[in-house]
Amino acid sequence: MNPFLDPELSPDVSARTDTQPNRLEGQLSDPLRDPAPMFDLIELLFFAYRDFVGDADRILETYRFGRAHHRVVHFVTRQPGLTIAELLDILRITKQSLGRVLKELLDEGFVESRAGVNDRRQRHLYPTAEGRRLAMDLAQLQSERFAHALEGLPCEARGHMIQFFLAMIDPSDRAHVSALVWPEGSAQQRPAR
Amino acid sequence: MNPFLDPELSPDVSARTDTQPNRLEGQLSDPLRDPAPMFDLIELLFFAYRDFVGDADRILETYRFGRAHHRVVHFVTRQPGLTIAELLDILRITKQSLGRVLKELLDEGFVESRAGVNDRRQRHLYPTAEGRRLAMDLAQLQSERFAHALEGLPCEARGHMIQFFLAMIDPSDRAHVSALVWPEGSAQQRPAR
DNA sequence: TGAAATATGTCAACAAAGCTGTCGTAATTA
DNA sequence: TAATTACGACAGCTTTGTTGACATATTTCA
Repeated sequence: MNPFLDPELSPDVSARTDTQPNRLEGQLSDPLRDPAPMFDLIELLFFAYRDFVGDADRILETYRFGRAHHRVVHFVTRQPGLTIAELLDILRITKQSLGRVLKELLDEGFVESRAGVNDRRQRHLYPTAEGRRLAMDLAQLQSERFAHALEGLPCEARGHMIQFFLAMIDPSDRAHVSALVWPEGSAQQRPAR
Repeated sequence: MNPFLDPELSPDVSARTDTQPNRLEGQLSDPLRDPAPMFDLIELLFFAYRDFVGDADRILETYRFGRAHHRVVHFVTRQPGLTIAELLDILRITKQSLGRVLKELLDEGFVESRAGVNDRRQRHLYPTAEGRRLAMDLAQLQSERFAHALEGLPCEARGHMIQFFLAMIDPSDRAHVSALVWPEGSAQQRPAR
């Protein structure tokens, strides 16, 4: 129990100098084939993403909504008329999980559901005026954070970000995500190539 | 109930053409002071982060650990000897939440806790060999995703990413995060300026 | 036309990981 | 000596994910 009784592990109790996690000594590793992890990017992405979603969280709280509600109202606003199945495909959650938050958004008048005309089993989802306003407010807030972050960077950096994030996404999903982010006829700048 | 009975909301049921969420008509907005939200970055960051953590999730599953365990073993590996209070400050969760996952990591031999020598109330946390190996494996995996994503970009892009993520973090936390990411004496390249 | 497949909705139970509130104990500080 | 601090633990609650089972309406196919 007493950790002092175990001589096996690093004895430098006071050592906050041992702060760069050296590769396990005695464990050979070729630094060319197995380069040092990018701790900087890993940690910065963690903290950046936390503050990025934190922006939205504060507003959502006033509606008694959570992040799950945000995602739904966001994608419904971005793609008005999308079906339950399409939304499930985007969010990659079960219909039971979606059903819970969607019910609340429907009940509180942020989203509307209509039976399809072609296939009347389907439900097409639309934002209400209030739902669209909420989604846009949240997107605006998050965009401001992006804008501030881009300010100090050269103008080509934004394109680099887009390319970088796209390349971070699993290759099998890239086409799906691209189609969602840059819908047909969108005037938005797609990444070059 | 029947959505067709409500004539108030947009009637274009079949309209998947209405895919760019126009600003609410009749609601004036100055596009200079209130520019269009950066949907592209918002959504790409969402999907990129999902796949980024998804890498780790698959490995963690085999240990029956979750993301919370990952964070703890990561920061303990990065900063061996950090105290409970310091870890709580990094993670911004309650000690009860931390206590749960930390207990499991201690019980299963991924982290070690030792009373401080200066202040014996404190507990200093250290990774065991196994804990360090897990943390490094996970960091390696996530770094590979970063490396692939950076491949197609000019070499200055990596510095841009670092600057960008740092600027995304709340200003009040930037110093804390910087100190954590680039500890004293770290040879890592800090962002210029 | 009748059977099978599909799109959605719903109930119940469970898990991970947050949270609040409370209390106890040891160690330090004033 | 008294107050404060650092940590540990118990109890109960919330959000958001999960499985599994089953119902209902609609469409498709043989």
